Amino acid sequence: MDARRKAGDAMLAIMSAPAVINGDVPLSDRVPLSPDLPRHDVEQLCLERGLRMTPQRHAIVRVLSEADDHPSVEQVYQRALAYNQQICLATVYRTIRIFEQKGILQSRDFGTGRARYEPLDHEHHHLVDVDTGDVVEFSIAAHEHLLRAIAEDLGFQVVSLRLEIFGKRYGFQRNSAGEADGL
Amino acid sequence: MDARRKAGDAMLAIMSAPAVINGDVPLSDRVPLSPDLPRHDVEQLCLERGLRMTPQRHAIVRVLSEADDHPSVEQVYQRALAYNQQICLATVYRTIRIFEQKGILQSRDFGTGRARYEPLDHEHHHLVDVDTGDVVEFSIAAHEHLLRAIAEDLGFQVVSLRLEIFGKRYGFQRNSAGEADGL
DNA sequence: GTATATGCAAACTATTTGCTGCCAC
DNA sequence: GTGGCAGCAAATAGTTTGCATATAC
Repeated sequence: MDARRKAGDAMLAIMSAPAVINGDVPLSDRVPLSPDLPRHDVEQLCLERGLRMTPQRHAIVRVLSEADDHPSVEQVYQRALAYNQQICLATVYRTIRIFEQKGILQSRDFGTGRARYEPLDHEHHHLVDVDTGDVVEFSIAAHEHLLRAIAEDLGFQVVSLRLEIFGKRYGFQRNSAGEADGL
Repeated sequence: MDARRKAGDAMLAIMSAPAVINGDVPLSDRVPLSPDLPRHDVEQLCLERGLRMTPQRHAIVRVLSEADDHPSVEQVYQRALAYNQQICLATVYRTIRIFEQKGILQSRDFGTGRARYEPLDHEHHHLVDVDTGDVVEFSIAAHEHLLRAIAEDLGFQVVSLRLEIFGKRYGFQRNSAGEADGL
């Protein structure tokens, strides 16, 4: 999640493969996002926000901490099962919803119909390859300041940002079997 | 949809109330978005893209053209009924999906669990009030050039952009009945 | 001890699909 | 004429909820 490199002159930081941002939580339950949110790990955040750490939540937190993709609820469930058999899908849904409300997680919709999640411990955006579904994370510091300024102008305090670019790789084509063929 | 004004020094153009962007279409079916997309009206776009103009589609197109909010599928259906009783929800779903694939519409997820739609005839972004669900449209020309440059750097042609700011109005509070109280 | 969490199964909501007949081009 | 489009109803996918029990603090 943290392998960065420069690309072009846009202060661009590439971060990881496939990602999600703030989703379908009752909007006003969301916790405002501090521009300088400290980098607690997920479990510590849970404790700070008064959540009970059950074995199920340990498993879910571990899955989320270890994930460098952006798992769907179903994927979180499947992975959590490896750490704890005593867990059911409803619990994963409930837990994830609570995590979102507490500002621990963000959900994202990448156009697949399924919500996907990632820890809310750093702010970044997504470039989605429309042909393969691959997601590249990036961040642009200057850009975020601009957006905060815009919100301020309009009388709003920023709670969260969501920026996605959907694009086609130059030179991409599908082969006869419909599989992705890079250039 | 076109009442613009300046706000601050951010080259900001405020456009309308409540809005959605590119949604759950099989990603690779989306048509690349030209930076200089001409302002055809929706029906003309349909014809250009080889779609048959049935009475049902006339009704749907009319609803979409007239809407200055960002209706859900259900809302499009209800409004279209006023123009044509011979229409069913499945048709609205099918039509909207085709419109998305043809690059005529974009879908947006504002965190309510329901997709919402708007014509894709101008590019703009959304500031969502997390307390009330209100949506303000805005656009930032400089910003879009920046994002296109980023995508180019990474070897991608931009198909569509999605930018949402979720924010809280300064001074907003709920009254005892849970209704919104402006400052 | 008690408020919170959990499992299970049923309920819900939004969306998609199979099929048969129709109509825009 | 014919391929795309429509209606209808049934199916599906993802997510939520009621309720009785268990457990973290």
